[in-house]
Amino acid sequence: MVARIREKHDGALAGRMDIRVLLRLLSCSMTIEKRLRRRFIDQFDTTLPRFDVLAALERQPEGVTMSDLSRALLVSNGNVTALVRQLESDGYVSSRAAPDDRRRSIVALTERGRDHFADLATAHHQWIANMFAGMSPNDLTALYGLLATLKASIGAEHEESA
Amino acid sequence: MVARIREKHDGALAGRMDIRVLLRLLSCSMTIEKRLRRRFIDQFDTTLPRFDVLAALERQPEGVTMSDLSRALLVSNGNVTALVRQLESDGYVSSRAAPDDRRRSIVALTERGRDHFADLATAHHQWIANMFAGMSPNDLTALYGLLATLKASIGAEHEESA
DNA sequence: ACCATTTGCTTTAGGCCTAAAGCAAATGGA
DNA sequence: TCCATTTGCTTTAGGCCTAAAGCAAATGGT
Repeated sequence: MVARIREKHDGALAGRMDIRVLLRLLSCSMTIEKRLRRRFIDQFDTTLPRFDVLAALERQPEGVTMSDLSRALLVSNGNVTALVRQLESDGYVSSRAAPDDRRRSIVALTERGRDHFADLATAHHQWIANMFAGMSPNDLTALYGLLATLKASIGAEHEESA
Repeated sequence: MVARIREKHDGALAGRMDIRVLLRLLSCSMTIEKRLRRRFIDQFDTTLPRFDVLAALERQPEGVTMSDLSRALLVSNGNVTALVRQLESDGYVSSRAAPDDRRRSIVALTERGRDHFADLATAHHQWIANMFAGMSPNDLTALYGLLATLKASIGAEHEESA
């Protein structure tokens, strides 16, 4: 009913453009994430969050603290604890107390973890490449730029509420 | 190490563009979702998934089946059961057996549910508008189009694996 | 009419996630 | 030195989500 009235007013642009963009954005993210999640389980018996932890560690061969990890992954501190424990018991990750501050844990990939991650990353890269195969380099660059604009816009909204 | 080598090869385009776009896409989605989630809890003591159910029902005044809902929301069937039960016990949603097929539940908003949703939707619209305030109409249109391209690309990848 | 199959939903086990409370180590002012 | 505060991490309670098993109603071939 409401939708029908709106159509008469804005024609093809029925519905608010910002919400339409948001719904499409979330739909793309969800679909990609679900697909990656399923393939990680089916083909490697692991999960996307575990992969994310390994990927974050691979970028920091020196090791990082739990807090660093939770900031990098945008997940809560308690959550990181559980993920690292799992990876540790699988032998993919090592965890030692920082020499200067015994509260801090320095987490790093083990040799075995690096090998494991290399396998996962190869498949992951291939899956992404396939999912983005329909986008030209120009499309990718343009999308990258617009997402930067959006990210800035979102950030600005956060600031102004202070 | 690997990253440093790659930089020498592709310069500013270091790293694969598809992955960079993906990371930025996921980052935007995550940030928006987290913020909406938090505001729904803080200001209305409800959750984003519950809002999503109400929104889906609002679009179908005649009511829909559980399976319709789970398809529309891209979540599993069992999950919808729990969400609808909650909303039902809050009096926002009614559920009756379909006259022609007693397995099927027809779920619809109650009067109270419509009122409640109207409040939520007003706030939701405002939040979205603020988060997208930094994007021009041209930006929105361009982003909308590129996301359509991406969605199609993702869909095509799914087909070819058959 | 019978019954195997399919379809719609619910239940269960288990993983991810958060907020908030709790614990231990570090810090810094009195 | 003492101790209140801060900081880093873990634990707990609880919500979302899925896959898979289970149950009941509908369907269709015989």
